[in-house]
Amino acid sequence: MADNIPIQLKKGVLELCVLALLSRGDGYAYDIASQLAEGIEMGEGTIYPLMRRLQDEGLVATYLAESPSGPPRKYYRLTDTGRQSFINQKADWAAFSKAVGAILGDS
Amino acid sequence: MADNIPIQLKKGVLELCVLALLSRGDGYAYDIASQLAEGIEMGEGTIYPLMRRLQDEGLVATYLAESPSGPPRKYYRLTDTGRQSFINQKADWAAFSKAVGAILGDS
DNA sequence: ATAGGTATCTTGCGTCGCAAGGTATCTTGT
DNA sequence: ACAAGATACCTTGCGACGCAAGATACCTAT
Repeated sequence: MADNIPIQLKKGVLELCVLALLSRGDGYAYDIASQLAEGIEMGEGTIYPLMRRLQDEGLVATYLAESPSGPPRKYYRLTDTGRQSFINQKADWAAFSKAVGAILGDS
Repeated sequence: MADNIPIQLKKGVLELCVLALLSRGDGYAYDIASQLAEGIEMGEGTIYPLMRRLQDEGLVATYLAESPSGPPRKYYRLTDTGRQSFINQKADWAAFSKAVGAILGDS
């Protein structure tokens, strides 16, 4: 089964989505939030603590870059640890999603 | 889209699962928790506040019944409101799950 | 100058899941 | 008869998280 990780899952879906976006290329918080907001409701006040947490956990590294229009952006890049965590969390999501589907039944 | 409900979703997966089980027949908290624990990690201390909340929201009604072995059980039954809420939440889950799947991409 | 979009971050709030502990009932082993 | 353990209920304290709202700052356009 999925060991003891599912606890993280419920609160980790957003984290998973962020990792997914970063796995396709570096990004900055404001843009990530905008992209996610299209598919999932997510407040702007949510992304910054999240990114901070990812950084503290060593899943992402940051670098600053100028913006063509606006203040400088803080870009986030997946670390190797982050990439591995993404793979794990993706598997966890699949298992969790499947389990919920099973509980909901066919119908 | 899924309106403004997705906020509830992230914290509402357990609620959804409980409603799903009750939609297939009345049940009591201890048993519900046991069933859910098989597919999803869930502590016993979680189910009782949840059931209380469902009752306060009018989604379930309760009645007592003796147990063949142990103390009397408090059974929960879905109300019409509860059944409707179940349908809505199920749709929300489907949308949410699909959105996450889309973000994760094919791979 | 002023307004508005871009971009960052912080604070305060409410909710939730969880571990741990408490109580009561019934059955089973000794 | 008595202790142990399963069944079944519930409460408390804790920590984490998402969110709304606000503060700050930069740049562009009017």
